[in-house]
Amino acid sequence: MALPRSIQTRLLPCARRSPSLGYVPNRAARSLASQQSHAIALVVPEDTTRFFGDVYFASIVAGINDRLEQSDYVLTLMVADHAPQGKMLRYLAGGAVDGVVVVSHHTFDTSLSRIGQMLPMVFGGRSGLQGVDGWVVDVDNVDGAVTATQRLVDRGCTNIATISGPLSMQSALDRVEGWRSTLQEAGLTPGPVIDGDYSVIGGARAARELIETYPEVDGVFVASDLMTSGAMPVFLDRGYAIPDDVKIVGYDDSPAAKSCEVPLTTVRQPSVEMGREMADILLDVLAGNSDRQRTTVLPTRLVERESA
Amino acid sequence: MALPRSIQTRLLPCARRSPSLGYVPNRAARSLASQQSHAIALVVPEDTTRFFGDVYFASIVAGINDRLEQSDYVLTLMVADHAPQGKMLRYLAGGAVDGVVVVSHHTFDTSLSRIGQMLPMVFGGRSGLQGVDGWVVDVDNVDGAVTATQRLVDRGCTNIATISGPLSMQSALDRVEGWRSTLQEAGLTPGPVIDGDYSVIGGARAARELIETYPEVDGVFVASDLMTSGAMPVFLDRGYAIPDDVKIVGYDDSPAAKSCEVPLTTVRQPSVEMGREMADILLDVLAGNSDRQRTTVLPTRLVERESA
DNA sequence: GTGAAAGCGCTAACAA
DNA sequence: TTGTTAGCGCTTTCAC
Repeated sequence: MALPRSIQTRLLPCARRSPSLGYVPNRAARSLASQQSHAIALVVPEDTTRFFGDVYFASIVAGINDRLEQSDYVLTLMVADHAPQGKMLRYLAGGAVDGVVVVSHHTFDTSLSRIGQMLPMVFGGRSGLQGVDGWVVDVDNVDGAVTATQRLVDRGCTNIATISGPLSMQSALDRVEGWRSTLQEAGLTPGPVIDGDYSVIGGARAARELIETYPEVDGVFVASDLMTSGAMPVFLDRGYAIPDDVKIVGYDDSPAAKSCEVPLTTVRQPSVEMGREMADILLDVLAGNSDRQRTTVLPTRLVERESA
Repeated sequence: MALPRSIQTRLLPCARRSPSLGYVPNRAARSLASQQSHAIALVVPEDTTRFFGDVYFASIVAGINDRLEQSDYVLTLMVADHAPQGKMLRYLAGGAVDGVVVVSHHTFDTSLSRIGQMLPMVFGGRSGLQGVDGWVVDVDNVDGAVTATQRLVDRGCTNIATISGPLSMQSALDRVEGWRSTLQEAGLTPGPVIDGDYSVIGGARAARELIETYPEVDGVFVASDLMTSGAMPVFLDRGYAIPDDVKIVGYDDSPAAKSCEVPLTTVRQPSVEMGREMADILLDVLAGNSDRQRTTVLPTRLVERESA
């Protein structure tokens, strides 16, 4: 019987040892034999426009890449329109990656729970997903919203509304909760909560609705800076001076915060650091230290500029 | 001899047939046996900031995803700081993907040439890479620049400069060439060429340098809209009225073009369509039709707004 | 140490 | 049609 196994395997063991000679091992074979792929996936259940439109994601990717550079894992980015579909789930479940980082998860999306049972999974932001014992890296959204809202209260606002993220996201719910509790604490009646979808367009739409339904508004907690980029021009157009007539506090401290018409007072969250931390946890877990702390909460802080 | 092969393989052929029951084939094994991975990579040799900052990439990804949705290939995004390094090259060369799409390639980067000899490769924009017979989807950058520059000439500008992309990119060189040839054709002396690095910051810096060295400028072809976002405020700050004192034509027709202080006259290039076309070619080649036309050139057209 | 061989879970070719 | 089996190119174990 002639050459039962690959010629390369049998005859060129020296070439295999010498990567300098240009030998590259076959990934599928290596992966099949060793049961690991040395790749991790970042899954973002958002459409491309949202993914590219929000610098939050850029920071997360930068942080993950930064940490991964010192490892021999590669990062594959998977942008899934809302819930990952069959093809992508099979990709993840089929062993193409050793672990998964999920950001921007919507509570109604349960498609990832099966994956979470097969692979280590780290969430950026609490997921509200049941039955998956993954890891979570988050900021204290409630606390951040309290800080933001307290600033408005301290500045003398009494008619305080909020433009929130989509209520299918835990972070959005938490920020609304922080806003509401601060107002109750202060003895103020909460104004409207309007969903601005964490987007520029949504922020503008929400601002318009807010002015229609609650013209006496004198303070707004806008739950992301991107929404502020949409909302602020609307207030200015309608003749509200900022911060004189209405005060605004944002969330993220993204580049948009500095380049607004009125520089934005906002809650800074350490996005790059979050990415780095998520990658760090995943790498650690993949190396066998599955006793990593389940939840990591990073601090936020108020960045004071002119809008409030 | 007991159970020589996988129990699953031998005993559960029915389960394997029934994906509805939750069976997911092992990707490494399938890939090893069939010699294909059913994945393609989009390689972007840029840092994360650039990748996320330029909507051009968002459009490309959207186009590719759009086309891939009707296939059973998945897209993995690889953002490589400038030249892809060892880890990523081994990933690509090791058979993790069946084909590669490259955008934003710099002429000095030869790291991909070996990959291009192993896998089908489609470039977004001419690469200037030797020895790789890949496919190219491009717009006619020279022609686009001619259109833009001709607009400035027609509007009566006589001191016409250009803010270019990095001259390590073929698209930047082509646009400079189109600009220069139009001016020569018109009997005008070309003004300075200043590299604005295809970025907002770079555009602002270039505008400052331009005003220093060539204050008589009355027309600028800015080779990307992103650079215009940086350049336009500088002109306005320095007291140049647009379009009265200086006329500006951009390139891309990105969202930035509409939201500039002065709505931007710009050369529209069909980025989403380019992504779709690149994916289409790659899929076609992977299906065995390697006789696809090597170069596809998509049309540009001038979008007239107020800046020129 | 160095070398042979088993087997990872599939696909594809072939036999029944 | 259906069932069997030889690889795919690695890693790992085990014998030398």
